Formats: sequence, structure tokens, C-alpha cells
Amino acid sequence: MSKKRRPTLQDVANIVGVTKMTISRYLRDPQQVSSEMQKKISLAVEELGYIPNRAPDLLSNAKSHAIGILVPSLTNQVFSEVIRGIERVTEAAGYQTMFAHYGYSAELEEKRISFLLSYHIDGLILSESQHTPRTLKMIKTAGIPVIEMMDVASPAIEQAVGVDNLEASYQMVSAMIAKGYQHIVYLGARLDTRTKLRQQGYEKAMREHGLSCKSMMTEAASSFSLGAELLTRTLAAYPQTDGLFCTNDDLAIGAIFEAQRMGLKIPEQIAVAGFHGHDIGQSMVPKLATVVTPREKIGQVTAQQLIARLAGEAITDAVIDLGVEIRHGESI
Amino acid sequence: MSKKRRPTLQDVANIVGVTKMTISRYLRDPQQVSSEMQKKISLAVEELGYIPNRAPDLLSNAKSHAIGILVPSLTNQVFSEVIRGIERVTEAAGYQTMFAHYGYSAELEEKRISFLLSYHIDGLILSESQHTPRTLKMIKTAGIPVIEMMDVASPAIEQAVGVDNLEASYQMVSAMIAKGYQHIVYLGARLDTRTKLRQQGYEKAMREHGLSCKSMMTEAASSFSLGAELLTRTLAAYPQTDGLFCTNDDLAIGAIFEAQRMGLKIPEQIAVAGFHGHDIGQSMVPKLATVVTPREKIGQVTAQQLIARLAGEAITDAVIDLGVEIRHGESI
DNA sequence: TCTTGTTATGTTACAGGTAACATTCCATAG
DNA sequence: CTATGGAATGTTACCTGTAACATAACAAGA
Repeated sequence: MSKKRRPTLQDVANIVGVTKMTISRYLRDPQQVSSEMQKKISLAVEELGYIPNRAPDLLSNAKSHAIGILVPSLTNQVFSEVIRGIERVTEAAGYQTMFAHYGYSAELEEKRISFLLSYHIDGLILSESQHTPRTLKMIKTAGIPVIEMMDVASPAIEQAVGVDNLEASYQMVSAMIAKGYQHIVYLGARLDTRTKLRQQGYEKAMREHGLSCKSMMTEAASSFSLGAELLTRTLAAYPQTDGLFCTNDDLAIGAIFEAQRMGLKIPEQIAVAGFHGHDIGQSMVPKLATVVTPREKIGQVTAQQLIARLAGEAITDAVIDLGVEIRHGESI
Repeated sequence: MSKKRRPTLQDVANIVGVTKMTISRYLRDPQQVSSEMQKKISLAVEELGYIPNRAPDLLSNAKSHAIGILVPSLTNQVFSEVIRGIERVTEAAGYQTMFAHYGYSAELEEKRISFLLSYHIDGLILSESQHTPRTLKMIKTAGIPVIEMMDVASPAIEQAVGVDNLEASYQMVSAMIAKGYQHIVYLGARLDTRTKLRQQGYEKAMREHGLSCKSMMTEAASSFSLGAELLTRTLAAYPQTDGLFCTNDDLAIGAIFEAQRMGLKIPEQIAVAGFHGHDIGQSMVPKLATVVTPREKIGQVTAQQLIARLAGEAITDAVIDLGVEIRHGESI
């Protein structure tokens, strides 16, 4: 049973009484064989439960029609939405997608890229702009188009699509300051590149207005309950705090829930802003102030660019900034 | 540049001045070649940026050491957590994972399975118990171990790991009835198998107590804002409603937010229960009543079972029910 | 009848790594 | 000095589908 070899084209061919070449042609384009033959082959394929085998394709350096996608985390809603955007485009263009995630670790990213490249993917989409030397070498050797998503500020391998996290944060914190908040604290988690960029944006805005920068950071992964915990720690460390700028919506919402438990009025006693603009922020009471990032669009544009390049087009825009929207909501 | 062929073992061998067999041995176990040779090969591999090629492996029916995982949705947090559980185990056991998702469509599932099987995966994890005939045929032909996750009630191909969705819902609705709620409405979205099973559990509990079953369903995908909308529609259709049992936490939380906007007291005026027990339910005000499913554990146990079978062990438990916990929270 | 074109199918060679077996070389024991 | 063994490396064959070219069969036109 487990000894049983998988059926090959040759097995199908033996049943039909032709060479495997005829079967091969039928599978890729049934029109290429006579209609009588089509029926016979179709039956034999059905009977054997023939499963295509990509191995020979890969061997002969053929196009795999597969695109590799690397995201730091699957748990993070942001990337599910980006992936949805990517697939909307790749599906229509007839490309398969292969994901992998690497838990925000450049070493793990290297392993995953090596894995994907070993399957001869035609193109690669990354979510980070910092990579190990071997990663860069492998990508260069593979000679396939690569696009880095999410942030556009850092130098790109070839092409970047996303938003300017530093600038976006600067805008949001500036909006909070304009409303009169003075003691704004930055809440950060999982200290990845984008968390740090957002912190820099926060600091830029604060310093520009002569306000002092305070932050409450942790390496733990974001969650609602972590937002609650960070609020508690913030109020203990900085009792004057009248505003929070959080690196994402989860932390912001968790902080709001905790503030509600404490009986603090939002935004009168404490203003809270998040980042990304997830659906929940619009439903909750109060509506969350947040930086709305075009996540699905980032995916779409990235995929469009990649497919254009796979079709032989040259890069016209090495950096594509899709911009953000500052949503005031009811929490600032 | 794009013409440039990828380096092969032969290219490395040419640089070092040995046959590719020596390079092959080095890559799989450096101990197999002399220490002097190790250094030389290491340098050459580095210099060329050699990328392994899985194609020949696949051709020769070797184990791919890759496991295929099919989930209906990546946006759904539930499956990200299940995947995390799977990977905790597969990573440690030296297996690679290849995911795909199929948007709750059996036809798309078939396409994805065909894709994964074409890469000669060693084992397969599915999230559904309903499949197309061709899917079943392909799996049988492939002759690899398969496990179906999430629900244990429906018949399995070979082995199932998960919870009993019908029974779990029955327990939660019974708990609500025990607290005195009489006019409980079921809120469902994306009418997939598990949504229907949960509805059946709800109906079983209601009928057992002589209460009438009412539900507000939609084929749209779940979201917080959909929960809000469904509450509005429910109150319009059934003004007497004093409780909601929702097919998942997102709908429940969206409904709670909307109830808060309406000024309804929870649970005094309307009780709300969800399904799954995500982190947010424990942070929010009021804490969400929910059926806590062991999502990460489902992934872990599934992966452990699969790996045991890949190691040649026979199936000892065709059905593994991991049970749920009824969490009362503050919303019922 | 012969030529030409078209359609359907066959033949050959090839892609890259590895299992299995073969060979070489040197150290040590007899 | 020769025999033996083991370590290091080499040789060969193989896995499966497809590009490229070759051939066969037949219809239509000259």
C-alpha cells in the first residue's frame, strides 16, 4: 500500500496505448490531441487518480508559475490582509503562491527563503528590509525579481511597496499634540523594525514641540491583554500621562479596555491612538483613533508589480509609497 | 543576468576539483568528507551562493520532509493559532510546512491539495471533513497519511483531531438557559460546516427546554461590524430577544459593542456568548462568555499524530476529542 | 499521380542530486 | 614486505515530464 508507486504519465500512457508524450500534451492542452484520444485519456487519468508531478519541471529550469511570499507572522491580522491583496492579483494571473513566516527573525527568514528558492519559485515577496548576508546572496544568485513590502523608507534590494511608518506616526502624534495632549507615551511591543520606525516618528513629533519622549516597550508579542498591562505600567511610571500612541491597534484597544475598567474617561482623561485601522476599531466604543494603512492595497500593488516584472517589464518605480489616512475616531 | 543558470553541485565540484558526489555528501553531513575538503567546499559554496535544489529529491521518490497544511482562511485567527501549534511540533521534528488556504470552498481545496501533492509532501493536514470525490481519490493515490482537524463528529478519511462543535454549543446554550434566558437567538456567518454544527447544538439545547429556535444568519464573512449589524437585524425581527449565541467571538464582540451604543445593559438586558475564547474576550468590558477551544493544542496533537505515523506507527485513536471549556465571563 | 500542408503522434535527450556500488590510497598488523 | 581494513572519493544509473525534432497519415490542390 505505501509501497505502491504513484502513477506516472507512463502508467496512463500504457493504459491508453500511446506514448507518455501524448498524455503530457493532453494534460497541458487537451486540444492538442484528437477528440477520441481526449476521452480515452480522460478516463485513464480519472481511473488512476493521476497526480501531476512538478519535479521534472523544476529540473529543467522551467517557470514554476509559483511566487514565494514571506511574512513575519500569520497571527498578525495585518499580514493576512496583505496576503489577501496579493492573491487577488496572483490568482487572476494564474500564479500559485507559497507562503512562509519567520517570526520576525532574519535567521529564520534566511531558512525560509532557501526553502522557497529550492522549489524554483519565479518571484519573491518579502516583508522586511533587513536581511542576512546569505539571504542577499541567495536572492542575487537565484536571479528572480524581489519586492519588499510594508515600509518604504529603508533601502530596498530592488523595489519597495508600502507606507512610510515614521512619517505616518509623526502625523498621528502631531495630531494628538494639536489637540492639546502634552504627556503622550509611546507603547511598543515586539521590537521589530517597524515598531522602531514608529517610535522615531513619535519622537520627532514630540521633540518638534519641545515635549519629552517617554515609552513603555516590551519584546513580547502584541495582544489585547498586553495593551492592558502596558497601560498599568505606564500610569505607575508616568502618572501625568494624558495620551498613548500605540504601535498597533491591539495594544491601543487593550489599553482602552483597561482604562474603562479603571474608570478613566476617554479621551478626556487619557487619549489613545493605534496603528493600522482594523475593523474592530470602528465598531468599538469609543471608536479608535488610528493610522489607517492600505494593507490589502499594498498586497495588490506588490503583486501587480511583481507580475509585470515577470512579464519582462522593467522597474519604473523603485519605491511606491501608498500613503496612510489619519483617522481621529473618538479616542483622541 | 536573468539568463545566468543557477549554480549546481557540478559547478561547486568544478571549483573544488572533485566530483559532485563529494559536494552532495558534504551538504548533507559535513563529517563525511575530510576536514581539509570541508573548508574548500564551504568556501566554494559560499562564493557561488549555491541554492539547494529539491527537484532531484522529488524525482527519486525520496521523502520530502515537508508536510502540507490546508486551512480555510488565514484571516481567521483560529487557524493562525492552530498553525502555530502544528509548527511547534514539526519544527522540532525537522519537518518543513507548506500551507495553503481555500476560502471554505471544497473545489478550491481540491486545487490546493493537487498543488501540494505535486510537490511530493510526506503528509497532509486538512481542516474540513467534506471533500470532493477527486480530492479523496488523489489522497488515496498519494498514499500519504492524512489527518482532519477541528471537528471530530463527521466521518474522517483516516483520523480526526479536534472538538465536538455540536456538543460544545449545546453546553453553552444550556448554560445560558440555566441562567434564565428564554429568547436566545443564534447568530451565524459564513455558513460553513462548523457554523451549521454549532447551530444544531444550539437547536438541540433550545428544543430540549421547549424553547423556540430563532437565528440570524448570513453568508458574509465574520467581522466585528457584522456582529453589530446582526444585532440590529435581530432586535428588529425579534424584539423579545434576551440572549445571543454567536458562532464566534468576533460576532459576539461586535454585537456587544453595538448593544453598548444602544445603551443596552449586558447581560441584564441582553446576554451574549461567543465561541473560541480569543484573548480579547478576557480583556474587554464586560468579559466575554465563550466556548474556549484548545486551538494551539489541536495543532500540536495533530502534528504529533502525523509525525508518529510518518515514523511508521499505526493509528491508535482514529478520533481524538480534545474537549472545550465553557467560560461564563461577565456577558451572560 | 505527385506534391504540399496539416494534424496527430512518436523519439530522443535532458534537467540535478543521490543510492548503491566501485575504486583508490594509506596505515597498521602480521 | 605483503595483506587487510577503512576512510575518502569516484562512477553509474535512475527518478519523470517536456522541448525539440522526427515521422506518419491523410486531405486537398496541381
